[in-house]
Amino acid sequence: MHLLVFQNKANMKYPQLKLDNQICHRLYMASNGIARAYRQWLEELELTYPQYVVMMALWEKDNISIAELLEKTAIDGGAMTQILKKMGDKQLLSIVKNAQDKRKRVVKLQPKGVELQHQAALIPEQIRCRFPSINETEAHLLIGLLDKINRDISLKDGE
Amino acid sequence: MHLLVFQNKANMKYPQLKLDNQICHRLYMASNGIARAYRQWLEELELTYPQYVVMMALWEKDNISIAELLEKTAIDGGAMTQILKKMGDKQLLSIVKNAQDKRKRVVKLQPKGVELQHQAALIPEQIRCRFPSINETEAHLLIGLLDKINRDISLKDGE
DNA sequence: ATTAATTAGTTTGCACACAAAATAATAAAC
DNA sequence: GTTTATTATTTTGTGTGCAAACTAATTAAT
Repeated sequence: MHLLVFQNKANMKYPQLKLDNQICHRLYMASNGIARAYRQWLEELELTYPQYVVMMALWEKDNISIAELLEKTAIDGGAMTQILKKMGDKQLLSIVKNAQDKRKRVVKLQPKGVELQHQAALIPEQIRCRFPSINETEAHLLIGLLDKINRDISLKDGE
Repeated sequence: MHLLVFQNKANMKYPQLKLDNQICHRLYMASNGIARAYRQWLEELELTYPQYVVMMALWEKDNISIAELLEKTAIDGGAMTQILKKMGDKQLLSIVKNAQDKRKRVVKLQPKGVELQHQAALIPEQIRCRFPSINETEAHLLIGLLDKINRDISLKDGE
């Protein structure tokens, strides 16, 4: 009798539906949680997390088309339009029409956007120290696993 | 000269700002990507991913307070109110006032919600096979790392 | 060359995540 | 016992993710 109760708990009808067995739910919590951690630092720069991702992409490579920005950041196209508009309003960047192909628009950092990099450079270590349980080896391990996840998930869908 | 150009590329001004060095951006892509993968299966059940998480929590333990549901699912409180309202409208669950403490409300599965579990039970393996690159050992490894991340991130903030 | 198909980007409508403020009920302090 | 603080939940306003529909410009097909 006691055993049955025990078994029931560990061995529910559909163990694959237990929250404790879900990788996706863990990713969901981690993604939201880390974005929340960034928020306190990013609000000093008046950036949201996706806006910060756009800035990182541009600091790496300026003067790129919106399509290239979408690919590097994995931000939704519909959202990107509004994000770029807001960042343009803040003078962080400008959006220039391509003369050759008038469908294309090229995103260009403005001085304010370039300067912001110095402040932003202090953020990663602030975030890093929120993860005392993860050593460098584990961090690289995690990166490798997430790259596999992201490669797999972008097939079928994109290939 | 060539070496300098080379170095510049690998060794940019602030390497900590390179997208390729960001764990958070990988989590962001993975979380969005997997939720997108669930979507095609969940739309047959007329559930969104967060609603599915609520259902998993309730299938595991029914008749719990909203507070307990919030803790188990890590869904935002404000969003939960609307999510539960919609799921209540669909007859998946009902929200009952607690007579002892009128602030509390208890969530209770309805027959429709109980039955949905059979269909939902087929989803996890459909999702699992989207990740051929990840073997069982790696899946457990990933779970362990994400648990560390989630434990760390919920300190300072919650503790 | 005109039609048809494709590509680049925007718009729309819905669902969430979030912080902050509001509401209401209970518990604590005095 | 009334004020005060705390707890449980909801509401509000902004930003984003998403699918689908849309617009405009380019390219392909005939």
